[in-house]
Amino acid sequence: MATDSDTPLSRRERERRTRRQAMLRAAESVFAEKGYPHATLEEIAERAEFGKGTLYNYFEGGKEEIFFAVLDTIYDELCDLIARSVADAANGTDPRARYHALVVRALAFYHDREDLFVILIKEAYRMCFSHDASKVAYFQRQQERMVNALLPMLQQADENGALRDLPLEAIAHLLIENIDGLIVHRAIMANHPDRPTSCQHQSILDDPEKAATFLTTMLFDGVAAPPSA
Amino acid sequence: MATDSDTPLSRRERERRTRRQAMLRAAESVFAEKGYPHATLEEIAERAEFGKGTLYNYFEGGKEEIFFAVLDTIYDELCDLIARSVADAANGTDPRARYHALVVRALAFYHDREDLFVILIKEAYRMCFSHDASKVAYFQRQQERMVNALLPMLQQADENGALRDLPLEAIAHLLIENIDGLIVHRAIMANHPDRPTSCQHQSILDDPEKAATFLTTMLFDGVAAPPSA
DNA sequence: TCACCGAATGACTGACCAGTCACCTTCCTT
DNA sequence: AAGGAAGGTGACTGGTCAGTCATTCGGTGA
Repeated sequence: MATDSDTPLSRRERERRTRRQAMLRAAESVFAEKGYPHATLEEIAERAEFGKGTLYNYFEGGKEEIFFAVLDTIYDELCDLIARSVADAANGTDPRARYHALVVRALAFYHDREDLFVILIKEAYRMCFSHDASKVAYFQRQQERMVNALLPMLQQADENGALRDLPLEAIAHLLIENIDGLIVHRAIMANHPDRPTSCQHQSILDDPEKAATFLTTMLFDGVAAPPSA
Repeated sequence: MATDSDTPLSRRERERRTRRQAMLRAAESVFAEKGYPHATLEEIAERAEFGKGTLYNYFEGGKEEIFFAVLDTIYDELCDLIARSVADAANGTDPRARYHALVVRALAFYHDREDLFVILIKEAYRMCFSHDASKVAYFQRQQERMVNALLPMLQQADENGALRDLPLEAIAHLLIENIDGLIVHRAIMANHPDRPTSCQHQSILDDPEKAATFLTTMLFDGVAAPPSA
């Protein structure tokens, strides 16, 4: 990570990384389309414009190593997204504004790079119920990273007395999970716009701003009617 | 459905149904353990104590038809669970109490029949991003059934002015999704109890009553601190 | 008792694919 | 320019598994 620019890389090494990146991008699109089990190395190689054997020069561990390398980039981007939204001074210290910004960015990210999210949603839940302990541990570690990226904001809010007295990790999990949930919900509805749905519901799904406001209100203030109104 | 007891079934027919049920039960356990892609008909047949060919006498569509038949039973049970919790007079008309009861029942159901939930979680999300429109539609239909099972309670609460003015379908989705989320969260933590976690957080996860109370508070009253306290 | 038929069976087929490796190409060094 | 190293390649292998079908089994009615 930190060694990226320590020493100027040789052309060899630069080319090697470029090729590796190309392979990862190809893998990304194939995994997203087919899901892990139906993705074939043949197709990944073809899209990356390499022979299948070449993949093994870059990823000794074969299909699985490629897959986890793709997952790593996804989680890196997500953690970065969370950290940036939370740290953005424009949102002040109001946890609602910060969460709202996070949701909007997450939806934009989904819009730009649908592939990545789809891989996560298709594979992550499967992995966390896998019987292979190392896979479960990987997933757990990545979840923890995301929660930790969100925690500073919650801690600050908590110190300001803005939060109910509940475990912060649990709140962080809930806030993150619900973003996934929202994206899934939007995706399902987008695929089949012909179902009967109230206009209000539809507009919440269509407009990222409204969706973010909806989720922020739901989670921070609850679905119960406010006492005064 | 309604014809189950219209005419007394012949012994032939009764036996046929019993065998079909046995096959579905076997399939359930194999799908839960291996996930759809790694489950083999060989193993399903073996656990059901039939030959592989026999499966095709009961499910012409092969593996996929068996899988959807299993999914059907899962969704039937879940809808039933929701409807029963919501209708239970013991919970009065307070939506919090009703939702709390639903969460407790869902956790108990998960405890009893972990297999079924695991199949759902492993496969349903994958399906809803599948490129096969009929699969997406199936998933959407089942989600809709669950939402509809929950809606009466929300409508009643809404008429009593107990709910914020938000689309009821969206609220229903949120309430249901968060039960899944809670179960996943518990499952992850249960697998690896050696991670650093606050005691408070741990006890929420371990005790179904506390977990249900936590989720009910979070979703109905929000994570923000109440104004007076 | 026998002939019949619906049901059960599992060896077999064809398709698929991860991973290997012997060969080829490209480019650097001397 | 020759020699060699580094890297690329895709035909091939071994294994897996869904789905088929010719055969066998067992219960039933004559």
